[in-house]
Amino acid sequence: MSLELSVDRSSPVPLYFQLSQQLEAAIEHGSLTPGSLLGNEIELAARLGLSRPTVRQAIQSLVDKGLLVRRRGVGTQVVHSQVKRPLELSSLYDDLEAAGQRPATKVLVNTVVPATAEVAAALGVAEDSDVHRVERLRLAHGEPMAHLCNFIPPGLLDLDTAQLESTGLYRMMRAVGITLHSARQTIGARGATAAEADRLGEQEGAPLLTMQRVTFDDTGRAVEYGTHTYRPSRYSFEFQLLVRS
Amino acid sequence: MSLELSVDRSSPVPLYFQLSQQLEAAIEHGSLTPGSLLGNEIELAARLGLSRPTVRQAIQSLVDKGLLVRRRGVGTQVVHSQVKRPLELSSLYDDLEAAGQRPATKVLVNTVVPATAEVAAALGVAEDSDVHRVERLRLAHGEPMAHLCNFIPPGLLDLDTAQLESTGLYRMMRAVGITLHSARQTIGARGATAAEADRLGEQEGAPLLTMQRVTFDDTGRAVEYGTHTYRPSRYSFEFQLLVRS
DNA sequence: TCAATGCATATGTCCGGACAATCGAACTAC
DNA sequence: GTAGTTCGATTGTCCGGACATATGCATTGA
Repeated sequence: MSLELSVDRSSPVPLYFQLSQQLEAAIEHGSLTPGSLLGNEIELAARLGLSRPTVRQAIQSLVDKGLLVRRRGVGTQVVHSQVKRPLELSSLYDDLEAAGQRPATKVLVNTVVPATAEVAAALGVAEDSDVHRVERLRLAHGEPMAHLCNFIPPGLLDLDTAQLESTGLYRMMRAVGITLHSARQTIGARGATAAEADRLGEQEGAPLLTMQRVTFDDTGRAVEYGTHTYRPSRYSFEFQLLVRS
Repeated sequence: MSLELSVDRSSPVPLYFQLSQQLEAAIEHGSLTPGSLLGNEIELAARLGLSRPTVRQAIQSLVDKGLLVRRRGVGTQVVHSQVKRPLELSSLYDDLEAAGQRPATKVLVNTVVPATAEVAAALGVAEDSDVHRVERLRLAHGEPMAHLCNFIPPGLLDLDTAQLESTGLYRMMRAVGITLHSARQTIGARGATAAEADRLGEQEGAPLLTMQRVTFDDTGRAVEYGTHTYRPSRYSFEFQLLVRS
């Protein structure tokens, strides 16, 4: 029952992180069954040769992830819900790939245009200033799934069409050192226009799922504004929320 | 420029929380302008008569909220993006009320039914066992906005119809000591059936925004399963995401 | 002129301890 | 038997210090 935990003090990986990873793995693997107590922090710290703050930091990170619940006077329990993964700033490309769908991308437009008022406001640039405009069709199993229209401020990225077709936009950003920080999203629905229906292989007026997103990097700079439409029969937004306590 | 910070050691409110609230207020209020450095932790601790871990805990909580960014060797900066509020486990009722829309609720169904396979799986109860079924129509300005169909395990809540019409389901749960913890959501879209169109004042086949949600309390117990449909012309999901680092 | 080095600065990690607040259960008194 | 009380267990908060590590800038060298 006492699962084997150990830390490597010679590793550059922080001790609290080593511990939290092992605990997370144990929960994932089932060694730590839902509802079971984790044992008190003091004793756990002693067993591992760590200080209590370090152990607390490890446990806290899992509490923040929603895997554990602490209760004063009781102990720390493994939450027994089917927590998959909390909502992250997800990329459609990564989502599809994780689902084993082998996503393909077709670049429809890759050009530079003057920013409309809407785009300028979203990206925080001057109206009519140059921005990149990229329009892509995302396919899975050869079927169109989504139409992605993105605007990117100039100078951030080398928007190579070949690269856009072989990977996702977020990956390209991360590859050039942009660290994504937050995004503001709006999800809605509406009927397809004739042009949209044609692109996605639906009929005019068919329900479409729409998503608009402005993404910011860690300096607070807007790095992307996107207007996406999804075929609801092929895609829906699925995620786990945690209550902020 | 040196904003006035102070802590009350006689207060039962934790010191780190007092500090984080004051910092958050200063950011909100504009005393701490976006991009500005926060000053080093050591000096801040000395100025307030606190220890560095306490100050760090306060700062960390704001970093987790996405208001601050720490950079080793540089300092802690106020993020200058229009962070409104990170995605929370939101209640439609609260959302509408916050938007000043004076929500109204009409209870269509409030009964006990045997759980279908779908409901039983979502709530983790036995198939055909009794569950509450509540169907409501949510209106704003007298116009229907959404149709809410919820299933609740028995014994959790006194589902008084009058109370359901005057407040939201989540508030009723919190009022009886249920602490919401997480939820699994799916957002999609589809065309309205004839019955749905009639209820919401739309036409058959009109695009509808759909949301399904299972909500868990802090013991991991499912406390609610809901299938909602929204009129996309009246409502869309809008939220802020943070990247988990 | 430009690149490499060194240094000050700030956060990141970790320690060991102290006391308070809360929960649950056993115990006691009525 | 039931209600109230006490007590042990456990997490919550806070302290003061130590060293590691990444960053930016000034200095130095080719």
